[in-house]
Amino acid sequence: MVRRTRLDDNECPVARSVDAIGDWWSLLIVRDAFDGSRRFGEFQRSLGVAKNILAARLRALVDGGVLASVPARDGGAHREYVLTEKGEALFPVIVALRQWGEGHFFAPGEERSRLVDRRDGRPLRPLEVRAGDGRPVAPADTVVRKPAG
Amino acid sequence: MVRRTRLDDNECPVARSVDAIGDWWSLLIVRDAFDGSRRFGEFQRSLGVAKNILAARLRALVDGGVLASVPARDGGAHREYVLTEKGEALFPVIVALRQWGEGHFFAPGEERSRLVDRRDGRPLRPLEVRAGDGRPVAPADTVVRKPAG
DNA sequence: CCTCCTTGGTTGCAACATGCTACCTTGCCT
DNA sequence: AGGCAAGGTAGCATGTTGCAACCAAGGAGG
Repeated sequence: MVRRTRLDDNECPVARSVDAIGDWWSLLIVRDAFDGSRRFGEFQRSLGVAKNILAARLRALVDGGVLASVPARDGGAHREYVLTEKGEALFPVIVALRQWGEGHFFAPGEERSRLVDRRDGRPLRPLEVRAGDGRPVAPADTVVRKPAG
Repeated sequence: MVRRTRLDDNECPVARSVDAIGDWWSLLIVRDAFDGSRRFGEFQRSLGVAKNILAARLRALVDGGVLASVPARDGGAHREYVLTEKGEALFPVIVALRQWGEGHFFAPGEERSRLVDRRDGRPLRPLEVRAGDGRPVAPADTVVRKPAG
């Protein structure tokens, strides 16, 4: 994505989110961060991405406040990358993408990684979009109100 | 995203979703589709994307089963693009991105488009990730189980 | 019937970003 | 000091993006 102009000052929160994340690699980096990856090498092995691309993405994510670069826990010289609060707030995005993928891109019984509750080991409940009063809403039950302009 | 090899046959549903959507434009196309856009020109005006890119993305989304190309409702000669069931299932993804953007990229009171319940005009409830038994779970409460390999 | 305008694209080309490989730097181990 | 691994940076080929120009099918107007 090159054309930031139209997205940056867009009034749509979806566009700003998309612009802030940057590209798909970044989202997979965030996914790995949720899965416990912290180090450059871990991300690189997991993603198979070129090192310069990974370095650029990590830098962008740190600049954007999604990741923070902290000293290594083990006292080593390297930096580690951990999710900030803002980055942790992407959890529903990752879960939503994961559930969509699970539902539409895997044959029944096909092997896949699973995100489960640590406590009981069971899969998570599908995300539900709800109105302010808790009623479940479908896409058709919602409407986008554009600002005054 | 060029390297499909590592993503296509990846066991991670997030990666497959990301790969299926294709790029950020595609996601904004889907967002506009949820907002009621159906025609080529509507998407183009809303996104400001080059026509060849839009044409390519629409084709890819149709090929991927996210959109369907149907005859115009008004009897016109052109085609219209509507979400399939699979495309509608992206609703939580869009809502999650929107809520993340709302929470982190807008000054309080800054003008923005809002997704509201059609019935009462109020904003939606923030998405909550829940365990199988309904308990809310934070990222740290979950763990990814990789397949046997 | 002929022309103009709108809609919905496709094609060519220049510029940019991606990805691969090789190289550099720093700290650790011996 | 020498070797090794981690964590990057630099150069270059290639693919994708984006712009602009062009094409084609209707519909409106005369």
